[in-house]
Amino acid sequence: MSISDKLSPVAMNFTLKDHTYDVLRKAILEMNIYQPETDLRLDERTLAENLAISRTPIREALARLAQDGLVEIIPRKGVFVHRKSLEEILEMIVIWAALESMAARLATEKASDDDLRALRKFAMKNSMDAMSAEIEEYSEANIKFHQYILDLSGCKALGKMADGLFVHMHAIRRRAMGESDRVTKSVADHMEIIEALESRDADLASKRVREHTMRLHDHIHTTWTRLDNIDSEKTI
Amino acid sequence: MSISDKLSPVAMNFTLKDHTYDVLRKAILEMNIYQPETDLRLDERTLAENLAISRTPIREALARLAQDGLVEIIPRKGVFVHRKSLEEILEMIVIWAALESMAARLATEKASDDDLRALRKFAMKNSMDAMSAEIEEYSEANIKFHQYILDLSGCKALGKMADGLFVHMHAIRRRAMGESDRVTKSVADHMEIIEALESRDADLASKRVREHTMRLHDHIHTTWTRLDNIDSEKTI
DNA sequence: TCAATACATTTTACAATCAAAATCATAAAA
DNA sequence: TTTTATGATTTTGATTGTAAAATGTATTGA
Repeated sequence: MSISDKLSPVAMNFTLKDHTYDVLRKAILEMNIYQPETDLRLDERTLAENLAISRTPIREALARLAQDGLVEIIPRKGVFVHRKSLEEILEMIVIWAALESMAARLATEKASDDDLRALRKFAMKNSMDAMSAEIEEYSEANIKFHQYILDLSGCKALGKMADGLFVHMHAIRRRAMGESDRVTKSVADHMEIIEALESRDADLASKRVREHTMRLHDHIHTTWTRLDNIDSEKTI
Repeated sequence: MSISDKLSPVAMNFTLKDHTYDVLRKAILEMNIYQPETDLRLDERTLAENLAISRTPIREALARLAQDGLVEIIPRKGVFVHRKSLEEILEMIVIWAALESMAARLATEKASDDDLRALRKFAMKNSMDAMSAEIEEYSEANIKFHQYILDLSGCKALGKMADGLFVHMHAIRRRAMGESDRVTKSVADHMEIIEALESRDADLASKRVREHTMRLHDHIHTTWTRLDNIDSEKTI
């Protein structure tokens, strides 16, 4: 046992570019985008000063963020965090429904009995929490449940792609939630989904998952258009 | 009618960054990635010389390409075009199936009768071509058909996400195709899909689309594992 | 007082340079 | 002859600087 064994492989895959990407990504998700008075502007020079690095790695990180739709970079104007329109949000939920519906279908084949038992246990625990805890907490657990199903599909890309969607959901949560009746309904839905998975009924499982998520879609659609304090016409 | 009407808004949204992104993207898609002796290395200095620009816009373009999985950039090693493993390809097709299946479902509601008539006309024309033309040509038309359905869903994000997948399909086509019996079967499938759409049967349409695409999935799965001249174990 | 033009400031897009790390080759020692 | 170590070369990562474009301001003229 020489000293070299103690020395970790030294994470030299670290780059400022990747680091700033993670930092900015997290920062954007944490800020409340939909508050009207929030400053959407990202000044690369200010960021460079705050992170105490040069502007180049920041530019590369911003390019990546723009690629997955978190920020919008307008040539010779600057980069702004992209405030999603209602239409975009609804479309994302549709895609989410499509992906998870397929995941549920696959899960009826791929998931072991133990997996499903673990899922049920997980859902039970969270449903208990949901009754007492606040909405915010519930929503977090809700996402976890769906990610669980995605994992059970055995299709890693499916989960990865859904994660890219869930990232955007984080900011939306703050606006979407507020009705407590949806919590209990959601818990019931989850149980029905689990039952369908356990009975290995691919069509039923995929149907229930799809309809569950599409209910969220319709809920947001009606709620937000009713309150319509959102700028849907903010396109270019 | 003054002269200012003649003057176009002057496309000053042009940036070297975006341009090189398009150029590199196209170049990668055109090269035959899966030929073993092809050079996967992208030297940013060489690229800078060839395009007669500096390295900075190239680096930003490469960062974007890495983000949508076309290239892989290894810190302090360089950037390489990403040769997809069989597993990754199969998973992409699963996602494709999920997305288009949902699109078909939505299309049964959103698409007008005229839309469906146009789709049928489009498919008929292409099926005729497919009989005589070579496989490559058919495959192009095949993708078009599927994109048509995605469009009919009215969900733009659905189409956009599928496009991101189809990009990867381009390179795969060269390997996947070769059996002419799949062409005729595919044409029959398309007709059945159109019939389901025309009868406004959401469940049936989505089912037929899903099964059609998953047949491609299974086909590639069996064919490629049989020939297994692919490095599935190429995961770090 | 209002409008238009010229000027100044700010900020992005790009380039050129510097520094560090990895690979390759050569030479020396066992 | 083989293996190891040291140096040279190559290539990426990051900093800094420069130029162009857009925005804001002020001044001048009607």
